[in-house]
Amino acid sequence: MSDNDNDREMPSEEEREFEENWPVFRATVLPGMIKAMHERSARTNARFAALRAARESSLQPIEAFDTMNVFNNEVRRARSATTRRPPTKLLGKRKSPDVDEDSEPIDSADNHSAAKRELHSSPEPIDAVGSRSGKTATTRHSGDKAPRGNNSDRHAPVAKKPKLAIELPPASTSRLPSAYTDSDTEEESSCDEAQAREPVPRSSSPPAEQRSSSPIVTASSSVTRPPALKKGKVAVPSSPAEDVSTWTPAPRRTARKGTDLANASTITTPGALSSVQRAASGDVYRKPPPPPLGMRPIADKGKSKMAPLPPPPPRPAVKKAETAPALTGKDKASGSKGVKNPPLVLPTMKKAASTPVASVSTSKSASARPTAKKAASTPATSASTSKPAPAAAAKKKAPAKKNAKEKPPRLVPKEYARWLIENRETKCRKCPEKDKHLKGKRILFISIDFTTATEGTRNKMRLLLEYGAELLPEWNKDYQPNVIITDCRNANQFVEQAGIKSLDEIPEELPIVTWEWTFRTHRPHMDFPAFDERIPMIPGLTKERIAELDAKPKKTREEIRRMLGYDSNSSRESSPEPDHPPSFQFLPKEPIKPVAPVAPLVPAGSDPLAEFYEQARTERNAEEESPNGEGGGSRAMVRHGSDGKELKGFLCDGASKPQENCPNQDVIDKLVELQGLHEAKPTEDDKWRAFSLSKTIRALKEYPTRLKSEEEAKKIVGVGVKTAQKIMEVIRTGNLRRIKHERTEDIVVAQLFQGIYGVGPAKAREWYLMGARTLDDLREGKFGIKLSDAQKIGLQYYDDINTRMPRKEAGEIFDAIKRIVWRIDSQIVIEIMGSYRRGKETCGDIDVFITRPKDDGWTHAGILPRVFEKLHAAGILTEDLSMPEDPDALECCYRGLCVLPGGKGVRRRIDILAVPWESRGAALIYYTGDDIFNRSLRLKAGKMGYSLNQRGLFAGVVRDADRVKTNKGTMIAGASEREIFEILGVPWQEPWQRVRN
DNA sequence: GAGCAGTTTTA
DNA sequence: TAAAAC
DNA sequence: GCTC
Ligand SMILES: O=c1ccn([C@H]2C[C@H](O)[C@@H](COP(=O)(O)OP(=O)(O)OP(=O)(O)O)O2)c(=O)[nH]1
Ligand SMILES: [Mg+2]
Repeated sequence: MSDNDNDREMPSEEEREFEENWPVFRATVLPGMIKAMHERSARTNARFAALRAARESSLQPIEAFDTMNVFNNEVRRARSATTRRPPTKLLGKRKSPDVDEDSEPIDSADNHSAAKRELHSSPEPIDAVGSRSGKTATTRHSGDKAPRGNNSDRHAPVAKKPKLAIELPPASTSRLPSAYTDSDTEEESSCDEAQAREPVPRSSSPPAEQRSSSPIVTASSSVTRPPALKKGKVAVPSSPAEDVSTWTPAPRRTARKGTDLANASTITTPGALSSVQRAASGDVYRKPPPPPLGMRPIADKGKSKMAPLPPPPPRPAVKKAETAPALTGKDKASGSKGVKNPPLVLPTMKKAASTPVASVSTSKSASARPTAKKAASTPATSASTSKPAPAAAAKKKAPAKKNAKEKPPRLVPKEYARWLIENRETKCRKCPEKDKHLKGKRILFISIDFTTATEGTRNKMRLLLEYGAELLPEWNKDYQPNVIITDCRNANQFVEQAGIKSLDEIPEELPIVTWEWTFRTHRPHMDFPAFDERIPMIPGLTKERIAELDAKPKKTREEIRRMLGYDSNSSRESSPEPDHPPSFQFLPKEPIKPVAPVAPLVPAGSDPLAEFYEQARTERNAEEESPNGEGGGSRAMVRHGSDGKELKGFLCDGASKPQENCPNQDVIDKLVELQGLHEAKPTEDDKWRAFSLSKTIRALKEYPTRLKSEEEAKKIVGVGVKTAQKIMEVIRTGNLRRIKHERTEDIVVAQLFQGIYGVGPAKAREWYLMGARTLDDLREGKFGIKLSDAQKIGLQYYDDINTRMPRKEAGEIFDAIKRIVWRIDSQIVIEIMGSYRRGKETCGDIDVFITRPKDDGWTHAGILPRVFEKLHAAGILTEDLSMPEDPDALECCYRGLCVLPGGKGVRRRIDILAVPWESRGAALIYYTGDDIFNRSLRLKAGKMGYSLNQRGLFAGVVRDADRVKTNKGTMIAGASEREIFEILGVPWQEPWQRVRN
């Protein structure tokens, strides 16, 4: 960090005004916050240890891909080329007309080719205005050179997902944050806002090892993408120097338009850029630089994309809102009222001030902000780091002079601190008592200065004193500091600068935060940890919670989670919080376990208890189970449809049970094969035939005995005459002639093409008719075939995308994401959903759910762009497939590819869904799935006269003849999963009991 | 013969 | 608006 | 392709 931070004026008018509104907060909450931080730190460390220990034990996924369909071979053959992944990945190329470059991946071994290809890519027009148009950038990881395997072992993605033979509840898999190990990843990327704001060198040089260790984190990646890119586009390398394989902090490659690119190249230096440079340059590209703060006050939610407003009480007028942002960061102050205290004006401040006069504007303030940021950061760069104080001072502009009337003595930081303390009467500006929000705090500031205290350091120390803190010159536990503020961004650097032997010398409960902390005490949920080793991991710590914690300091982390409404499973009675409806529950930290008998972890057919299970199942079927035929059952249920008819037998009505052996497995296999063929066909009719078959397949999986006749089969709900005949044909002959009839070349090819993300039956058919038969045909652009951006990526990572990942990996990637998100806002509620939440041992993708309680006056609106930026910078997100239409909206969804930090670089699909707090329950239901369960639930809701979607349960929805909504209806539930289940008369089911597929 | 879930993003 | 995806 |  550098001067920019410090360069801060005394509070502007707005700030003052704001501060006055919150005197209580300062006086009461801050202390609690510090205390809480202490506690959290301690707990966190313990937890890390536990996590590490637990890491080893993870279950091996037992997944049996069933039927190697006949197509697999063909498919495999056809796409053989695809598999190899270029050592360095380059992602899609953007709109480059020359489609051919795609071929690149083929030469797996050749890094250069990849690099070359990158060069080819042509720049794309950017749309300056909106982030909307941004293009996707891609990043690569330097690390993964190894061409991973080949397809041989993989399954053809043929029709959709390969099915598992067994879906079992996770045994003892534990999800742990693997990432903890290396600071690297986050180090680089995890900088929280502080860093974003101050592109200063986090360290003059990140420890070399860091780089090497985590390739993904490379600087290149961090710089690479402009924040608000749009999707699908691929990164475009700009110059040979960019060859990613070498770890150069690549010049930023962005998908951005030509102009940007041009700038980029000029700006960046091929060689090793200092982190400062990288950061700074990054800002250059930022079209609309992300707002300093991620959140927006609820009030503004609608329009002003501005920044955050101070919480609750005074509902600031629009205007105020704008100024607010400034508050958050130093920049703000400058922007709005830079003029204020001439005497204190710091250099940085100035710049900021100059910037956006516009800051005052309303809704558009967003734009202003970025500018401001940029201004601030850029300059900072120059002044920042190492330069000896004098030099720095010299550089400073006028303001500096002003302040530094007399040059401050050249002293090492701690000596300067002593000197400043002694001369505070003359060197420090008088600050109104009310502004001394650091009063009573003993603060130690550890700079990154190599020699004498730089101007930045001097200013920070001075400000600490001005704000009432008791400045401590050096580390000495006897001084009993309350908090340590540092510009260091990794433990090693900190240890060195603090003159200690190891971080262990600092009590775990003593917070080590960034400078940002100083001016953001009005945002209690922000922790501002300086580096990973001391990251508090407890989200949702609000003022109220802090108070509770103070009352009962001994709470364990788990207890706290529970209090916060994160309670794991069914037993969540403990959280009566109004905002946390009883049914609002998130994932258990521990792997989900099936209630009853744990599914056998042995391959189907070898379970010694199979008979027992079967018996049990049969009994259940007979006694308490209604024929879940989806509305057609005969059992008497209490629920009635909107028309008064009884409703029953919905698939969603009963909890699923662990899958066992099926007496009719051979039949199932054939029907599944036929289903896949129908799904690949383009007509609606085929779609519904497939749908119908899925019902039969599901029923057969549950059917306890070997079917003996068409009549018997027909008794199954969903099985009609035709299907019954098919069933018996398989049973009698072992074959299903219809399959051969359907399995024509066009369909097989369509299945192959549909394995490409973004390609469905229609597009596959279209391409087939155009003459394409193999993936290579598509790669080469034969027959004039054009792929969309997402399809290009889908084709490039064909195998990766069609391969399910181990549950453990999904958990690790998610943990890495979670940590980054919590740094942006620790109040964010983030969970991993989909098949992971249902306990599956393998996951087709990672489904991330994000929301945020608004009880503190803030929402998560606006943070997604920042989240994407950070995740890209961290090397986790690698390609974007589709971006939210309005990233600043409370509800939006993102789709892309990601990799496990430090992993092999295998691309994984990831979806991120953000929803408003009030919709969390409905969104949890939706995102937990499975899809069939959802459809069933929605079907039932519809039959009852309601409409269920990811936002809530609605009554009074009116649709016209074409089923188009005429009236939105009224939301009658949405915040609680349980409430929705209750209203629909569906017994509560844990995530793992919602498996219908 | 109508309905089979309901929605978002892309082109 | 249709296609694809969740 | 099945159900109402
Ligand atoms: O057509 C669909 C597809 C998905 N979903 C919901 C349920 C599903 O659980 C969730 C996530 O979708 P995804 O495609 O990721 O499915 P999954 O259940 O997570 O399985 P997988 O392991 O294949 O990702 O979205 C639906 O409601 N309808
Ligand atoms: Mg999923």
